[in-house]
Formats: sequence, C-alpha cells, structure tokens
Amino acid sequence: MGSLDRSLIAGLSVFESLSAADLDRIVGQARSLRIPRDQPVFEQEQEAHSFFLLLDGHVRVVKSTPDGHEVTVRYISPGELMGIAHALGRTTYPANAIAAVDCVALAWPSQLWPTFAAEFPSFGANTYKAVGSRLQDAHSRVIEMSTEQVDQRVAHALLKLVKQTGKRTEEGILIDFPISRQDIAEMTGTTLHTVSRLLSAWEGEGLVRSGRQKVTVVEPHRLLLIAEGRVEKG
Amino acid sequence: MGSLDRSLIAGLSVFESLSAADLDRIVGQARSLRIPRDQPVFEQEQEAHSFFLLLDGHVRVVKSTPDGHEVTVRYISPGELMGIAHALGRTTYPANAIAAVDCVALAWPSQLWPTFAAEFPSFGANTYKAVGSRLQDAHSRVIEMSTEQVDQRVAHALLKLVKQTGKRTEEGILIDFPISRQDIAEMTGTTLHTVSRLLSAWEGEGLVRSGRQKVTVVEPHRLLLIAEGRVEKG
DNA sequence: CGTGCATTTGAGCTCGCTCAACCTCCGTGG
DNA sequence: CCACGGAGGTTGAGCGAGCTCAAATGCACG
Repeated sequence: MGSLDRSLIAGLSVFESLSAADLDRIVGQARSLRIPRDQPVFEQEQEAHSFFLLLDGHVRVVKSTPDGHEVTVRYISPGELMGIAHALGRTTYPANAIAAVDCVALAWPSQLWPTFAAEFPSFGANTYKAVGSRLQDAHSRVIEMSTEQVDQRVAHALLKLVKQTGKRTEEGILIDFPISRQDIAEMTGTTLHTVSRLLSAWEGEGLVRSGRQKVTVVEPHRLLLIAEGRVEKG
Repeated sequence: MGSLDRSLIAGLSVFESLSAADLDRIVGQARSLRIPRDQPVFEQEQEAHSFFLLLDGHVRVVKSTPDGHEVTVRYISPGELMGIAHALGRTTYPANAIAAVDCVALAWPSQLWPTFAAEFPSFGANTYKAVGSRLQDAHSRVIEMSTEQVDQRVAHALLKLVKQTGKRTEEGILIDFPISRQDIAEMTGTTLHTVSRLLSAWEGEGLVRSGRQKVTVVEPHRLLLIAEGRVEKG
C-alpha cells in the first residue's frame, strides 16, 4: 500500500505539468500489478473495469476474430496508457492484452476516468492525443496492407519495433523483448513461413541477425530501402 | 449571412442537448459552403484552417501515398464532422476530402475548436467518441485486410455503404451516390478489374444489380454470407 | 536427455494481379 | 440529329507472390 509513490508517474507525458499533490492523489487511487510473461492484462469483450498505465515491460495487444485468426494491433511500451475503453466510448475491452515479458502496471477503476479527465486537463488532452495518434497509426496500417508487398510490411514492422523498443548492442539494434516469427506474421498479415523465409534471406545479406524469439536489426538503413520498395528482391 | 439558422444543426448528435442560444452562437460563427461534385473540401498536408460539418451530400476521404496509390479511408455522411485535424493533435489535414456529389457544409475556423470543446461539453464528448469509433473502424479494416479474401472485403464494403447510405428501391437497396469500380477497389485494397469480375459474378447470381457508377444490393443476406466467408465461391 | 515449441526449408498450387483488348454509355459539338 | 471522344466497365490470358501442406532440424527447459 504505502509502497506506491508519485515518483512512479512523475515525468510521464500523460501526467505532465501536474502538481505533487495531484500526482499523490492520482497514485493514491491506483493499485499496482505484476503481470507474468504470457499472462493477460485484460481480455477482449471483458467488462472494462479498469484502465492501466504500463510502468515496465511490454504488452502485446491482439484482436481475435471469430474464425480463429489473431491480429496484433500494437505493442505498448512503458509510460503508455492501455485499456482506456471509456475514452473510446466502450464498456468492454476491444482486444486482448498479453504481457510479452514480466510487466509492472498501475490500474485504476474505470469510473475514475471521467473524473481524471475533468480535473486534470493535461491528462484528458494527452489521452485524446494518444487516441488520435493511434487512429493515424491504424490508418497507416490500412494503407500499408492495401499497397505494399509482404516484404515491405515486414520491414516496416521491424523498423517500427526497433524505433519503439530498440536497444543498442554490439551486433546492431535488438528488439528488446521475445518476439517470434508468428508474432511478426500477426503484425503484418502474413504467415510465419513467409516471415521466416524473409528473415533468413535478410540474414544472408547481413541486414539482420535473428534467433529463437530474437531479432536484431544490423542495417536499419538498408531495411528502410526495402520497406519503401526502393530495392529489387534478390 | 442571415440565411444560416440554428435549425440546420439542431437535432444532430454532435450538438445534442444544447440550448437554442448556444446553437445560435455556434451557427453564428460558421460560414456555409457548397462544394460541387468531384471538388475537394480540403486537401492532404494542407494547413488545417477549418473544420467542417457536412449538412448534405457525401464526401469521400482518400489518402494518397508517395508512390501514387490512393486508399479510401471512409465516406462521410450528413451530420458528421470532418477535417477535425485538431482533435487528432495535427495542424494539417491527414487526407483529401472529395465531394462524391454536390455537397453543402458548414465550416468553422480551426481555432474555435478548443473553445467549442470546452464550452459545450457534449460537443467535445461527441467528437472524441467519433474519433474513438473511427479508431475502431480502422482496426476492423486492418483485421479485414489481414484475414479476409478479396471477395469478403468487397462484400463487407458494399454492406457498410448500404448500411450507411442505402436507399430502398424496388430493385433492392441502392448506394445513394455515384460509385465506380475503381472507388470500391480503393476501399478494399484490390483492383478495379477484380471488383468488376466480382460484381459481374454476383449480378449473375442475382445478389446485386449494378451499372455505371451505380450499385444496388438485391440480397443483403446472401452478400453477408459471402462477407463472412460462409459460402464457397461458384 | 527427452519433450515440445520455434524455426527452417521444400514443393506445389491458387488467388488475384498485370497486361491487353474491347465494349458501352453519355455528353458534346458540328 | 448524329458522329465522336472519353470515361467507365468487361473480359480473357498468363503469371507470380505468397499461401498451404509437409517434413525435418534445432534449441531450451525440465
């Protein structure tokens, strides 16, 4: 109980320019959760009882279709809100959220959401801005799916992950959580087989290095050329 | 000038539960526009000087890619806001908006947007709800593109248009504005050739009737079976 | 050291795209 | 009134990106 501290959320853009007292009030109403790897934070169609702020780890947001397909909508990074169904005018969660690694998050009861938005304008403004930028992401995604080849989409997805969670290593930039060929396939609307073939080919050309649930981008620039379709396939 | 009247916007969900005085104030700051068929309401990358409320007609929202592809994002119906770049945290329009037929719209300077949102809570709430539902639409679109065959996507697109703008006729339900094979292709990420073949086949089976820039859905129920992939192709 | 998941790789096929030609409708101007 | 031009639509032939099906290999953890 006493372990929650305003320092957890100070400096996050969602809560920027709030006083220490406000931060205390906000944190005071949160409960903290540890979510072990591969466990759900919340599930599609569930009553949206809480909204969350990811403090540490990475969460994969996945939509399941009635016929058993899974489509990965996005990955959540530390500092981002998730499960804000109420900001979308929903009462149930629109997707499954699965911890990609062991995670730490804060949770607030959903009914606090309107209060926070009203009392802390920067909170409301920030979350709406987040919704707006997710809308734009989704539109880019539609455009990619409509106009690009599979290799371009996979290249784009890797670059996006690298930008979001990349960690500099001696080999190149590592995507900083376990990610399988299947996961990449679900982000790009293809099959794990095709992803595997592409990564093998790119590994052969020295663009990436990859292993079991691990991808390192060695030459982001050349990968970008592929993403933009400015290179013929060998 | 004196021709603008609160009755234009009374009863629209965006302005619901506002007093006559508030409506007058809102309308008083608007200018009205007629947009002839095939003319732009606003254009991608342009400075977002205004936001709009469509009063009559239909507007096609299209994103152009650097390499010359066009992807139709959505169709706007009367009563909907458009060009609300500021609600997405942008200063430029994210897409082109083209009048599908002769249109009538109201326009307000973008800088009024924050004022409206603050002073008329239902206005702010409604537009954010609209953004939320567009986000969900965009996600459905991504999922369709990832998991469905072309015939399913085209069937879904027709059903969506029929639901949004369908007009009962003796032959079936008519999509109430001129729409070409090319337009449908841009909504579904395929080519006009494939759309043409599908419509021809469906016409042969009595599912639809179509002509130059005109589509009538005769049997929505059977089209839904195709959309949901519960039927084999003949 | 075995069991299961992740990955790789091959072979073959098919959906939907490309390329190409032609048709049809409608508006316009002579 | 009719010829013509152009945009929208149709249809065929062929091809190829990427999927499906199938089998084998490798890695990690108990």
